[in-house]
Amino acid sequence: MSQTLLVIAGPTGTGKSELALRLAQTIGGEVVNFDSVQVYRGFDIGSAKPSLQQRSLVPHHLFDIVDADEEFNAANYAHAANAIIGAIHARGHRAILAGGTFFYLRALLAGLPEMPGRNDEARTRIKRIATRARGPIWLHRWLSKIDPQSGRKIAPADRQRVERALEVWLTSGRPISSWERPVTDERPALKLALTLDRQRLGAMLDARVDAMFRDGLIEETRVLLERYPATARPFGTIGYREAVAVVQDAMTLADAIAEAKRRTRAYAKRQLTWLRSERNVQWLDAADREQTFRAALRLVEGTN
RNA sequence: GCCCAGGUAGCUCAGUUGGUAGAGCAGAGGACUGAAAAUCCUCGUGUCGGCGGUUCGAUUCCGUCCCUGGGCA
Repeated sequence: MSQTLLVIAGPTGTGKSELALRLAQTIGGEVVNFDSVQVYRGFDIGSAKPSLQQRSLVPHHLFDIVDADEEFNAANYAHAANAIIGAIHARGHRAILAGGTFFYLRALLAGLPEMPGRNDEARTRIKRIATRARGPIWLHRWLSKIDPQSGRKIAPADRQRVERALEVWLTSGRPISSWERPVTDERPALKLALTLDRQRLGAMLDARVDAMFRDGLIEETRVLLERYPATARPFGTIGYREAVAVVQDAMTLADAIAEAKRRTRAYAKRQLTWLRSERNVQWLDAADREQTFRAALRLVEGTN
């Protein structure tokens, strides 16, 4: 049985979930999600999560595995995904990874360095400084001093990376740049990337955002806000951030839709940038679902 | 018809006490070491509404015309 992972990638809205499902049905596979929002319970409409009905057709994994107020990150993802993939292979099935969070994919395929993980104590300490007037600049100077290489590489305004680098320093006493990526090669995978020309992609994404609001994104968000604090991470993602603003009366519906469209387009662009630098990617045009499926199937059968 | 306020980058606007102009957004490219749908980096010549006038020099001052809002008739 083939242990080569099958990866369905591509920018948002190109039909990854659907293709993964069809492939799984025809080759006896199981779908494994690598989308950072679809892992959250209840965040369905705004994350374009496959429906329960679709997920009942073939085993789907790593959907609905965390609550909005729980901590979950790339390392957690990689651990969970490795376990699931092991089980799928043990069953003699093919694992089909589908999603758009390429950082999670990388954590899974190439692994993360063995450095310390998240540390709330260090974060609180750093945050306290960050909120001061010249705090962020001060933090970047600090980083440059203890780790010149990272100081050069990380922009002062990139607070998330500056703070994480300092967190690693505080908890390990070693600069983050001294932790090297595992030298082991990336896990073998057949990576298929769906793509559309920009014009079509843009139009598709706009239509999809309209549909999400039409299908009840605001209502879904209102219910979720009764259960989780508005500061919970997934409320900051595309669509949900805008829906929260509408629920809180801080934004009009029309502005929210326009903003969600804007951020969706920017997101798709970032995904394409990431994919271009990814190794061994087979690009497939996603304009015609039937043709895309057949082309994908041919490639998949070629690797068995 | 009269009175105001405007007409500057694809969009929203800032600005030049007269020396041909700059932000945000959009768009393009890029980064990505436990927040990643996040966070961040790079890229800005456009008859400064038209035509005249004053001036060494006008997008900036003056005149006039056109257009868009709002008000009065």
